[in-house]
Amino acid sequence: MVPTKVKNADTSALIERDGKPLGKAGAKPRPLTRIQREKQNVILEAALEVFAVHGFRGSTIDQIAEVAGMSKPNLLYYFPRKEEIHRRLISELLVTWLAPLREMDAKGDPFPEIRSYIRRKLEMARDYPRESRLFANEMLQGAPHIIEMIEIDLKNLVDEKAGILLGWMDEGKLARTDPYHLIFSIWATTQHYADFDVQVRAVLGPSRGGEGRFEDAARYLEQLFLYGLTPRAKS
Amino acid sequence: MVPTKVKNADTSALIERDGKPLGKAGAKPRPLTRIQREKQNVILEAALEVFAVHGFRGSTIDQIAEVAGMSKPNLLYYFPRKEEIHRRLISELLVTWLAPLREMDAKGDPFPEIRSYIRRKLEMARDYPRESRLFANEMLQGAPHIIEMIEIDLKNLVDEKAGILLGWMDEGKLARTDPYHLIFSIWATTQHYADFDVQVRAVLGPSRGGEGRFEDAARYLEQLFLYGLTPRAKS
DNA sequence: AAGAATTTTGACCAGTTGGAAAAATGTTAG
DNA sequence: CTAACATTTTTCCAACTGGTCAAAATTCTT
Repeated sequence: MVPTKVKNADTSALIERDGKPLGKAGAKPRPLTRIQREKQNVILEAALEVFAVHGFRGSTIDQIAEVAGMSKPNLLYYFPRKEEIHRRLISELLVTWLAPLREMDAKGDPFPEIRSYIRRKLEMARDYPRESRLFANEMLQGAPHIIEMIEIDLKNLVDEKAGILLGWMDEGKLARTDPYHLIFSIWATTQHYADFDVQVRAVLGPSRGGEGRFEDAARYLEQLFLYGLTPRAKS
Repeated sequence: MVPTKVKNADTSALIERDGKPLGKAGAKPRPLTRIQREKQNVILEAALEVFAVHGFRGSTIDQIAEVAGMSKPNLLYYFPRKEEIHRRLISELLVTWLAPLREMDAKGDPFPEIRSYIRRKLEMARDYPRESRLFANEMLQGAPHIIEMIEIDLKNLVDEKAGILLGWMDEGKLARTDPYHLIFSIWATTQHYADFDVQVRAVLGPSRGGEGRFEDAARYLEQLFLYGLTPRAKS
């Protein structure tokens, strides 16, 4: 039978050409079939698993295909190149990743806001460790795939939130300090529990390294950010 | 000319067999030549550069050889397998990496001790970012090569230092809190400046992302760990 | 300067990797 | 049911990978 060169699938190639999204200009994008949607998700899920551990270069299509439970050529039918899978994961990631910070609200009071920001970030480290590691891997490599997004979207967001923090400081509701490094320290301390999970578990040992470690971390961080380590009079 | 099967070089194979060090039992280990010492260092340096960015699997011998300025077979003459290079880097790393924590002294006072521990860690992030990233890469992958060292040596060290911190808390010189998570938070906040350097620079922008960022970080962290973010009366 | 040892090179190899092509099999709208 | 399309499998390939080997070049040692 004549090959009938696939016309659907490879949706990423339809939605974006040359790496740039093209609105609805492309020839009738024809909606995704049920199977396409399902399989793409299976693949992205598997790829997240693999990329998070081995990074882009260290991961192979075969590995991803195996985790996804399909053959390599079959996988390549949905995502014609390895980079495409990675790109998709990374761009979806950034949106999710910044969501907690977006929620920080100037109209609230600093401590409840900061406190719940830390909680949310810690929950993400607990519930989405693979995403955290994927992000960390990308950073370690110098963020080759998302450097512009970091320099523009992320920077703008942080600038905005730093402004809010400064406002609170001006009102005397928050200690005067560097708002950027403040945000960094929240990122660092929370993501640590996802990225360095092995180390955390190993050091805490079997007795304290179980599920409770996130609650312990939340309690500790809350105190750290509120009062630091200076001893206070007993209440 | 008859090949005269290399007798020297491949020192790692002489010093350790089957991955385990064997004292001086091996047949006369014959001291390293000048060239051997030099080239091995060049290779380790190059490998650090490459492994730190791409992880073990994502790095190739060719890449390392190129950075080291030699041919692949030549490199393999000094380190007969890729794993050998990595092993050497990782085991040297752990010693260096734990040194700052080792210095924390029970006989000192908590704040000077913690303060200078933070300083030292921050200096390491600044001066040895590749080591930090190599370590981070290893952690992200679940520490396959150093898990026992983490579970034993690192755990013991942290247990000991957590004991010191608890002692200070008992004396009322330090806020009562979780000493393990306290140590984690110092690791996280300081290593962040090496591992997420791209992000830090991008967010701070050209004006504040220069060399001064480590000084700013040091000042911020000092305040965070001392007082937290609660505003204090002006002095 | 000669001989022995060490270091470097170039050619090569088997296994892996990302990916192409085509054929075979499913699915579904009319 | 069947044509048109969607999906999957099989086969294949060129480039890359970690690593070998013998010869050539260089560096000691005496």
